[in-house]
Amino acid sequence: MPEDLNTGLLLFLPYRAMETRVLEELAAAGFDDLTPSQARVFQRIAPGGSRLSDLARQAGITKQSTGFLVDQLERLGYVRRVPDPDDGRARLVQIADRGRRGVEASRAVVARVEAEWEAHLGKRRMTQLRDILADLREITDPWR
Amino acid sequence: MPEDLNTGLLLFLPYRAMETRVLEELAAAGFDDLTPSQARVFQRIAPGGSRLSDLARQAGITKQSTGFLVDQLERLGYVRRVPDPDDGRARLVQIADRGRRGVEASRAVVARVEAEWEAHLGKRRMTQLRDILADLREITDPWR
DNA sequence: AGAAGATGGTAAGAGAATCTGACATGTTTG
DNA sequence: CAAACATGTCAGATTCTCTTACCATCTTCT
Repeated sequence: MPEDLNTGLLLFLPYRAMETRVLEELAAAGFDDLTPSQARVFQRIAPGGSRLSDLARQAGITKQSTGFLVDQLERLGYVRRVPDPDDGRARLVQIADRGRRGVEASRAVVARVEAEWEAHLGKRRMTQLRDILADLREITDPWR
Repeated sequence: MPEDLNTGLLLFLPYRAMETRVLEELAAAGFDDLTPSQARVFQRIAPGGSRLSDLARQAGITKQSTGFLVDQLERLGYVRRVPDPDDGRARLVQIADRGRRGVEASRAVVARVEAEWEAHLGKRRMTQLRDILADLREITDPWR
């Protein structure tokens, strides 16, 4: 079949492959209580912690849904909430101990998958891919 | 912030942007009864029709979930089900009239968004992006 | 041909994820 | 200060997805 897939779908396939691999290998490493939705929120927490609204915007879901998922992550020990020193209304969602270990484990999986992709594409094209995507981000990331 | 996003997230951002744009502009054009989940299944129907199981595999969800969404698409007039002449067990999900018009409308939106991307990236890098993604598909598409 | 297994699809019920609307509280701005 | 805005929560409904179980048909093997 002559390939004429739209670029959106073409982007989706490797994205989904990466997500699946990370979740699978994380589960095998003992982090088997994470759901895809929880992970999608979790992965966006900034080093010093993030506000709920920011996480919601980045994940593209409502604050309510985000709160629902953060509650679960908190109960599972992946994150904690602390008051935001700069804003009395806000709280910061920070990565807790179990979360920290999860981040390390997932970083390893991501590196492995990226290495596989690079082995298939070649170093040069893998770099091109990342460059182009980073550039595209400027007009497709509603967040930053 | 130094940009070190993992490639999965970098892929996700433009994918999501494309999906959002298509759904928004489709809604504005009168196709306001489509949900994202329905659209994700619908967009994978092959020209001559597809089997439910194939759609399920491609979308990465169960046959039951797919059936649930196809039921809705059928009720909304986007698809119809006909017996598969080659297999008495199977039925083909085919695009119906309203679906056909939706396909045309969405094709136009996709073309517009791709043009915007190309204007930002330049023709050369847009082509490179598509080439690389098509290549990456060989090891990340569980379907074909 | 007949049995065993694989494949296509549906049914029922439960759980997860998401949304809308309303609200309390704190912050920023005119 | 008052008005507008932002942060987060609560309550309730809806949508989406999964698991388990099942039936019908097709394919393969003996």
